[in-house]
Amino acid sequence: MKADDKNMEYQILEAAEKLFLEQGFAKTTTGQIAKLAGCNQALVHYYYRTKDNLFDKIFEEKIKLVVTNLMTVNKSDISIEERIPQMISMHFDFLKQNPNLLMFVLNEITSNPERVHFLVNKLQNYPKSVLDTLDTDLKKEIEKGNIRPITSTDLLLTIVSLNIAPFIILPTLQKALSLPDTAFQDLLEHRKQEVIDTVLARLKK
Amino acid sequence: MKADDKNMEYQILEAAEKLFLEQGFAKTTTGQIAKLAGCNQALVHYYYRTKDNLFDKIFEEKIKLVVTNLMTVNKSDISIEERIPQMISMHFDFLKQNPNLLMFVLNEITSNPERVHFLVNKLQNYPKSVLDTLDTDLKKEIEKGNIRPITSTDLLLTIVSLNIAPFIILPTLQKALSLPDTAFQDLLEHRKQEVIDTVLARLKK
DNA sequence: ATTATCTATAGATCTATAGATAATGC
DNA sequence: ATTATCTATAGATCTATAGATAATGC
Repeated sequence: MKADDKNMEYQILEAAEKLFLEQGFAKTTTGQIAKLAGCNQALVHYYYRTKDNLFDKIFEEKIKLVVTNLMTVNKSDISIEERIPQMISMHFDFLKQNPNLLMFVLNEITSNPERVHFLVNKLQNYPKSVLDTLDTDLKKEIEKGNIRPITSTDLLLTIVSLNIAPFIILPTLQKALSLPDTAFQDLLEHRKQEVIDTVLARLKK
Repeated sequence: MKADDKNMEYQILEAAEKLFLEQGFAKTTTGQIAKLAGCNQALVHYYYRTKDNLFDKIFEEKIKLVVTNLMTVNKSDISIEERIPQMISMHFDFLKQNPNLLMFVLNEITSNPERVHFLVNKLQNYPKSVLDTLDTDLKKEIEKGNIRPITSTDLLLTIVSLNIAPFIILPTLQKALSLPDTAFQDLLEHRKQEVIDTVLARLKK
């Protein structure tokens, strides 16, 4: 056996996370999870009772991860002009380091909207204050005449739009065009700069 | 019985389309399809033999719809400056008129990458020539010094990014914040203009 | 003793087909 | 006769539990 099978309960959690992220809830069976974790299918239920239970644990953690990243990005006390490229860059890199995460969360939310309710709570603790900070700072700059008017909602939506789309579209294209991995990485880095450029251009007077 | 039950074969196709788009392939059962179509579960198999068969028919049609829209948008012979707002607007409206379509296609492709191969064929017939048109026209304008340099790939990716993201993100937010439908429609119209604005700003010298 | 792991299986679906019956077209 | 529709069911999964056995901690 491997060296890392110290804690089977944890192995199961990890296996489930991997499979859920790759295949989604519906397509993943407790049998697959057990196999990947290296134990019997019954053990999955021994530790987590139901498949839903196991899923919820993972899903909640991932949602927190996404929200936290989206928010901490914005707490810096540097000027808006410098802060925005930083926000974009951090958010972009986060998506890059967590490939399947985006589609996973989107899928499960759209196909299971009841989860949204529990999501609202998570979403309303962190963000309000941080969003207000961005909003205030933005209004100040607009009033000073340093940037072209835009609402904080539109700005955020533009940033998130430009950042997430490559990770949704490009994997498909990569497979379709059978790009090598390195070319794909280069493409992503280039794209990050283009996103920063586009957002800054929108703010320029 | 309703007046529209003339052709059960077609009713089944329609029911399947609705359910697949709403729930995806995995979560839709032939039983649900039959119920919605108003017939027995066996009849679904009588006409389409397998669930996969039925799905493929619908999926292929939808992919064609998406690709066709993306392309026809660009064949006009008006100047780039006027063409781009038109492209954005047409693409945006298309997404608006086909709500679940986007997530459906993305989901099924990511969770079933084998389908990508068959997709490549569809994607390579139409687009090459139309993409080249955009590319040439863009280069001309850049050389004339009318717009800030950008590749056609980046431009298209920016447009598609900004356009699709609202339809991916906003439905979740709408539910989360329980916005009324009219407010949601207004938000979308506002957003379309903001997308046009952002893309044009990126092209301005 | 208690906790971890396994084997076996009941019960719930779900797809797909076989075979019976009803409807339609010549 | 042929085509459309239904009833019934075999076979394949898959979840979750019950009950047996092995491992661990005092």
